[in-house]
Amino acid sequence: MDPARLIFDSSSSQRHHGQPMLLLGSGGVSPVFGGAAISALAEGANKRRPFFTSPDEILEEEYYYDEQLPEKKRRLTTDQVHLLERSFEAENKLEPERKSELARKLGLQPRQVAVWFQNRRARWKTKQLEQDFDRLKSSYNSLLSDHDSLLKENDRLHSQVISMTETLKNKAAALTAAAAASVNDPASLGVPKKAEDRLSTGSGGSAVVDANQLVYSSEESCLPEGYHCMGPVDGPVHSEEDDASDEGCNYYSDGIFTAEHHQHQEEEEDAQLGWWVWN
DNA sequence: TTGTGTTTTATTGCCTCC
DNA sequence: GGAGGCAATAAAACACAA
Repeated sequence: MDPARLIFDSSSSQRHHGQPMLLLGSGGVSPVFGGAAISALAEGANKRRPFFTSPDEILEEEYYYDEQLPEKKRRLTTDQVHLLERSFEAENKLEPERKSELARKLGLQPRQVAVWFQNRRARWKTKQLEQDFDRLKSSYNSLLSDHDSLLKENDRLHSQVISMTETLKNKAAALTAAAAASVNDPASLGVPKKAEDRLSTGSGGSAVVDANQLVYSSEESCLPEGYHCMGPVDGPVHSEEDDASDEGCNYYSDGIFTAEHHQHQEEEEDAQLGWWVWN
């Protein structure tokens, strides 16, 4: 700011309250004050002379503007700020009556009170925004953490499904191989003839399988701990006419299962993925 | 003491409302 | 059109490390 514009610029200061605006040069002390002003500035903040010295004086504009030209921009005293803060807490908007009353009590220009409230509202708004930001950030971080946990859990379960599916495939293949061997040499397996009715190779033909080999105890189960095979609990519903595949298998509720062809794709998927129930 | 960052006081321009 | 609010900004006052 040009120091030459020091003191008043009455042409541009009528906007809000119809009073002249202070225009002071940057740096230095207003020349309208001498050593007294400098010594006043040297005092502590609480000891500083307030902008206006008494309520009566501020109401006498002639006195104030003509005889007690203010110093440079000054901070309000702690008492003034305290009263303004209390007033702001009660109501952050300033009606004209309250503005005048506060100005009178504080020994300030009503315009200064209005400006203080305006700046105080701006600070309050900034603080609110910061708090809102912190809340949103915290919420976001929490959601992000939950999301990460769910992703990890999803990956873990997916790996488990793949592993179990692979195990099932291997066991089904072993069963198929065993069944095929029994076709070639039934006597070697010592399988009772009646077992033919219960077991099927899934290869499209009649097969005799050693039932003892097909009995799985719960400890030997290919299923993960806590899972049980579920299936047609009423017993095997398969026949020699079944068009068995290597991957299909069916499970008995008594722990016996046989290779079996699944005629429908949905059933195959069930056997691979969905036939588990958690205990 | 000085440089620098922050806070406070104040102004300006624009907008809305009555 | 005047009054008042707000955002942006200037500038003084202040805090503090080096």
